[in-house]
Amino acid sequence: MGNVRVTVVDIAKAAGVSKSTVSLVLQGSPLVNEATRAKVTAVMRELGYVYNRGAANLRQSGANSKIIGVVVNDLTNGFFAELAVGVDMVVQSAGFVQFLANTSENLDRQREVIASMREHGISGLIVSPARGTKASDLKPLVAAGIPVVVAVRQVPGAKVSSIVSDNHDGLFAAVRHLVALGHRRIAFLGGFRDTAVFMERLQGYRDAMAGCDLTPDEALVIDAGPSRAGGFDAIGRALALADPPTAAVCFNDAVAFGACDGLRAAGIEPGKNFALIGFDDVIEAKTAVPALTTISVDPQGMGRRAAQLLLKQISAGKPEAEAIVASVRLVVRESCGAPARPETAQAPQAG
Amino acid sequence: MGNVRVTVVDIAKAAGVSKSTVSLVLQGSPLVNEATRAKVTAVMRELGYVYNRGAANLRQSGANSKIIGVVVNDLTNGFFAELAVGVDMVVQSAGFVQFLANTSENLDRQREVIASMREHGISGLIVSPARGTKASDLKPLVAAGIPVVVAVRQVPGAKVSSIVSDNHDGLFAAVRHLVALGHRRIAFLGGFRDTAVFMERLQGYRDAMAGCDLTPDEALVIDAGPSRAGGFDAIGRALALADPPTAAVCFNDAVAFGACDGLRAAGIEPGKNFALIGFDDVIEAKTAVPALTTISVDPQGMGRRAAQLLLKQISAGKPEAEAIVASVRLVVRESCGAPARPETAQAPQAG
DNA sequence: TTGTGTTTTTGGAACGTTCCAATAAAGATC
DNA sequence: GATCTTTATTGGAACGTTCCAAAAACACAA
Repeated sequence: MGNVRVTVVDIAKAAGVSKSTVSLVLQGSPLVNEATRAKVTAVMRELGYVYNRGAANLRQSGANSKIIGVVVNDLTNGFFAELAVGVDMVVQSAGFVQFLANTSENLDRQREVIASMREHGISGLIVSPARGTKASDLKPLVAAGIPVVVAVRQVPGAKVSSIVSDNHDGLFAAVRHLVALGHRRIAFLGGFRDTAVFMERLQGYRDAMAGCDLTPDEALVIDAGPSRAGGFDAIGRALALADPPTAAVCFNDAVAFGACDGLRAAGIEPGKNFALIGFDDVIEAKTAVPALTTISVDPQGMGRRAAQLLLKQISAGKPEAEAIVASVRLVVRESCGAPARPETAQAPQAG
Repeated sequence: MGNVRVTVVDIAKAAGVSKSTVSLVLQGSPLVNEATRAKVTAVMRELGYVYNRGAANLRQSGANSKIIGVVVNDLTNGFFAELAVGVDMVVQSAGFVQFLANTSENLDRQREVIASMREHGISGLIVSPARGTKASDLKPLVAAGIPVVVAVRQVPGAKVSSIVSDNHDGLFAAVRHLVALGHRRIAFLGGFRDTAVFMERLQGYRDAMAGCDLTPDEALVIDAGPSRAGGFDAIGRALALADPPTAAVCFNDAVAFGACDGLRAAGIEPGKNFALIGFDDVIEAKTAVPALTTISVDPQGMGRRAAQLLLKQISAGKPEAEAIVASVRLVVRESCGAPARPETAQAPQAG
């Protein structure tokens, strides 16, 4: 019943005006008389009219579908969920609607969802790319004039805007903190060497070590999966060294948790006999035992900024690429063995 | 540049056929000759054709937009993120694309996003409704013949399909477990009384108590916000009773964590001097100290089932409402003070 | 050859909107 | 009263696809 769609001409007929006038009302044009506008809107409400954006889109250049595509590589990871929420906030309040897809770090899936989004005529795309994403994956988008913002991870060679956290700075700060606590043998654990994020963090580690006049020892750089299992593995290898470290900075919090497990398995108590610092400040970092000292990035704020950046590009029309580096901060908790101090206040918005 | 869109007639011209033939190829019709199909697809690839679903949609009845709307009330909550991922899995592999929005428990926002989704012509909607959602909010959808599945929370009076976890059963199992451990004074903490979920869980609590010949004491039912703060508050009130409980089942894990805080503040060690059971099995439950005994529901599985249910309704055409109750299971960890036993194996898919 | 059946292909006419150029109505100015 | 502005309104032509009825092309038997 009532399955028949009510269109703009139905409204026009019922209100005694032309469809053009109704269209004008729809887009809030100042050309239409107030009385007419009132009548038309009344009729629209009465008949239960719903706007057909697809049809509108067809006629218009197609660029303004009011849809923003958001692609994340792992939605079950709280970090990316927060990111998506941040994007959603600003995107919604700008009258857009978010099209969110999860790729589970799968390149084929990512290609599919991006293609699907194109078919639906997104006005812009924010993507936290799956590992191994190439510039060529984003090429068609930019060729079609669709603004793209990559977040969290860079895509080398892609001529698109980006927002990433300050990986170098984060590791730098972590290492200096450990040095200040008296550590000399500091390892860098976890992460894949073939990623840009890894290399940036590694560089931060190296620069900090060098800046503190510590002899760099490449044996202390132990790559492994950026996961709990990887952390467990990495710390095991670190402890097996002839001259083992007394502290470690980890690629991310998951690695740090795995390292905790590994330390305990070796009879070492993290935060007491060994100092550990993570990266990300995931939600569990605060409540874990010991509470994890880590580099905090504000994922929701990052999402908001990514969205703002994208909207700016959409309205500007010209896709001038811009690169943002979101600042991070060290949150000192227990795992680094520092004397307990009150936790620093809630993060101001990054940047 | 190349900013000009390549359409089906461009393909037709280049391939030396009519646009109708190209359309046939597009929808994989068996009517078209293999040689022709090959030629057309080749040309499509060559010219970089992208399908315009909006246009297609316009001509078709509009019901098959291949978009599924997903609305959750709190995406930052791991439970709902997992739910969305579950939905995404089956929705994607069925060739649909997911439109995900977050309402942050805000009814106005929820109205907005649902309206926006309608404008885009979704084929179906899965919604984990914000608190206070009325049947009238979903009425227009079902009137328009759009299949709707509500998940996690019921919407009283709405004639739509639903999938919720077995709240009664979960609480029932939790209480019986505590009784088996020797507890007699068992409280029920947290949650808002005006929600259906609360009432179902409460009924499970009551039935279990009654089934164990324990005198029901309404003073032990302490409602409070379904949050950490609410849990802290509730346990405080519980301990202040003349005859305080020795154990508690909580409305959800957040309440349970708050109760832990409250117990410690009162010098009582949860899991040792007081038994606590949560509900949800959020990700932190496993790693908290003490590890939280809780009722586990498989949110991802729930999302998958919700999606399957919706897709069934979409293809069936007739929106015959169906109600699914997903089974839950008790996961015994440390907070209930039980003797440590190996954790039960990974959850089989609910139901 | 014609007839009959099967397989392929094809022009329009929709779908619901926006845009454009043009018109109508109403005031303002001479 | 005629002309010019300003303000509101309007019909048709798009947009890129699918659907329909019908035509063309082909195959084979009579």
